[in-house]
Amino acid sequence: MPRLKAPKRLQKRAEFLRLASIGRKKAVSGLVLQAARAVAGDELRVGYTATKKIGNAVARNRAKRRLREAARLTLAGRDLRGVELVLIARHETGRVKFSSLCANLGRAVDEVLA
RNA sequence: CCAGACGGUUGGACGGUCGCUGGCGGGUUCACCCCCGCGAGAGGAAAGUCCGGGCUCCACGGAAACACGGUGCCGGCUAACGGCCGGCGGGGGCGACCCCAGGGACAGUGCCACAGAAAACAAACCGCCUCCUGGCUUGCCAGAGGUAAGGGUGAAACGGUGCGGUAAGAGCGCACCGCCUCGCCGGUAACGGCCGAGGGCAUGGAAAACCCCACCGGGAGCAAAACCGAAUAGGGGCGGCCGGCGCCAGGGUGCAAACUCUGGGCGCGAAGCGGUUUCCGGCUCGCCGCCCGGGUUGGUUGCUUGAGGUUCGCGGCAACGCGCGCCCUAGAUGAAUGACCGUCCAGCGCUCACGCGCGGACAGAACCCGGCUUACAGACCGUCUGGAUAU
RNA sequence: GGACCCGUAGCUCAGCUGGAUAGAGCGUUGCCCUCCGAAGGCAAAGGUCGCGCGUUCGAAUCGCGCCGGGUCCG
Repeated sequence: MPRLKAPKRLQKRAEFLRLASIGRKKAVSGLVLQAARAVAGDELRVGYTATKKIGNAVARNRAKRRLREAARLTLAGRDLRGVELVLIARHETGRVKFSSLCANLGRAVDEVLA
């Protein structure tokens, strides 16, 4: 397995709100993707969100971990400098097969940034 | 072997690849960043936030009373508790064992629907009775009384059974049982015993109605709090009241004495101080009212070694305590503890079987402890009870 | 992390304090009225009082423990 570092994180509430208002949006099975150009910097930065609708704390944490791992394995091979992404967990995020989660993420990223 | 009771342990195992968080060491660097290596990284409930503490701030420390809230058989354990242990009393079970907010109802107030005569000071509806009076149809009516055995109502009706007794009855008397008071004995106590004495019996329920008694309790909470950075910054304005007394300091007028100004300092006084009041001590400070305006993005500390865990020994029925030795066991902050693969172990389904497929219970630390409560697929161990079988 | 509030008919709420009938409005259904409908009138159905345990003769109401929903605090 190739060595892939995890991408930088979005951590400020204001950054999440900016992506929610101006970002391009795509919903696939397992996640919802929001994307926009960063205001500054040329690094790829990714944020993860799981609301209380997903379930209890165990289910929310599990969904965010799978999204993070899928992003690490899927996004490394693409040219995504200066892009900010937000991945929102859905009900099925913790249950779908990990390979299809990765495939759906890659499809959504290609479609949104096309 | 079957059924059951109680207590405890555990909460999938091993390996590989790639990641995340923080620690240590090394490389590089002015310092970060970055790279390499090493070892660490969720729970018995981390949960609910129902109690008790530590810690921090409110500068609140002590005493009393009141108010409010909580606890409530007895003894012990504990830092403390509404927790735990051991007893007592009551209830359930054949039993092992389980359950109980379990102080006080002659301190007081209120309540007990409907039914019933009557629901708590007692009283008498249907009845029963006639030593009394009157009437007559000679066994009934009326009056006057006696009575509470029987009927009926109710969740509950002012001791129970039997004998005597009586007009009928009644603890009216007696025996047994129950109850109350006093004394004695056992026990630290709750309580128990029984003997002894006395009382013929007055004392219904409910305090998870108010209440009384005893004991306990200041409030807020790590989003506490401190520091760094940023910001003019923690202030500014107006009005009213007092601007009191003494001393000191500074300024003004004056040759001087003296007068005057300054919320400048000290003491007295006055005011304020966490539910209220009073007292003691202490602390703060011109008092009161109105108005204006600003800010907390961030970083560090708090932050993990503590009423800590554990082997052995001793004391104790136990909870627990003491002593010696050993161990260090998460510190994140849009918040790490993961993803995938392989082998095995439980489990479920199909199958005669081999085997195949599915697939890990409840659930995620957030300052830290002690408890309680709630959720939980299962697996294992120990003690005991009832029954069956065999010897 | 902390502080608090509310669960009663399909919906919105009374009743709880102080225990003994579970009610009101809207809605639903049926009938009347009308040529038909609306409005109106009459009637009916519909509630494990969020769940469990307890106190009591008796619990929507009182006590305790849970479950669900919601609000506030930088």
